[in-house]
Amino acid sequence: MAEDSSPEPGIAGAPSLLYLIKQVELAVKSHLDTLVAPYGLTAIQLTALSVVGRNPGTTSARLARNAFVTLQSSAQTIALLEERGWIVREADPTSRRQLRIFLSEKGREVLRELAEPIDALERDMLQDVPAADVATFRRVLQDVRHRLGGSHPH
Amino acid sequence: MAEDSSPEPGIAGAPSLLYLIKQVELAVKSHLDTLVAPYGLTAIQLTALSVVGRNPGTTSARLARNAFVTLQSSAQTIALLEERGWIVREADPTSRRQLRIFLSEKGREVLRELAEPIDALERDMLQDVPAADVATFRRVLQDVRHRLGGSHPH
DNA sequence: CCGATATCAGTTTAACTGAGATAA
DNA sequence: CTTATCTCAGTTAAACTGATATCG
Repeated sequence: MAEDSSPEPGIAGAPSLLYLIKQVELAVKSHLDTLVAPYGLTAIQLTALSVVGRNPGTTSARLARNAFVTLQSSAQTIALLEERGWIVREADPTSRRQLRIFLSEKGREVLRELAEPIDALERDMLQDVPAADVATFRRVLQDVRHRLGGSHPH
Repeated sequence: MAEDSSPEPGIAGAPSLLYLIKQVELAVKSHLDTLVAPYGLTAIQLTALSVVGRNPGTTSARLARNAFVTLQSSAQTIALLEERGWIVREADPTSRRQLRIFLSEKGREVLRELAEPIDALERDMLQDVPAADVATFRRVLQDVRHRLGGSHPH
């Protein structure tokens, strides 16, 4: 049962997986924020940038659904990234309703520079974890994401 | 390599585990927020409440380290929970410097009421995942938390 | 004097709701 | 007419920095 394994004496371990997931995400966010702070980015903004990098021409409505947030919240984050020159938007000629999002040269460059340190963080956190367990870990994460992926804020 | 398995057509899958972790945490947060909104709580506040529930008499400085945030940020969240009657604080007679944090009756009650729905969410998200894989998943999460647990904001 | 805790004040990010314009 | 996208305006939660007081 083991309410074990805390980084802080006096804070007992989590009984639930939900809590453990949150803890790991907090730790990852903390490390990522340290990595990207010199560039004037937050961990959330970095994540948005890398999603745009893998999905050039996406829209803020799509990003909103991807991140389980409202259209307005997503639009604001995107507007900030555009204002600071990390991304560019252009109207889709065939659908003037939508604004397609792309990385700017500055955005591509920061992703190139951060690729290695981010990989290193991922390697560090999985040091000593057998490859088979890493594979299982990844598979369960994907399963869970799909299973929880059905509901979104309006 | 499979940039696969997105909940949204056009948003390709994540190459990195860091991103997958973030995605799952976003999905969990979204579901938790829906569960706790009727009580006037956020997912973050619920997490803080349950940590206090498992660690009666903890302090906000300790909670800050546990959540990888600054003392001030933690103190503000705790102050809000106290203001709204979810927790109580009392000075430790042997160390007047520290304020010990406990659940209020209202706080205990909300945790009792939410225990079942939260369990159900966890069961739902792991439906169809073999028990052995769930065990591996938990173990890797704990390993990662320990490995990343060393650095905190000041 | 030093280190840890807590607090006060101010700022920023990033979420939310609600209302409205426009295009497919 | 309906629905999806985008925007504007206002609010809140929750993070941050910096300065300060105090206890041990």
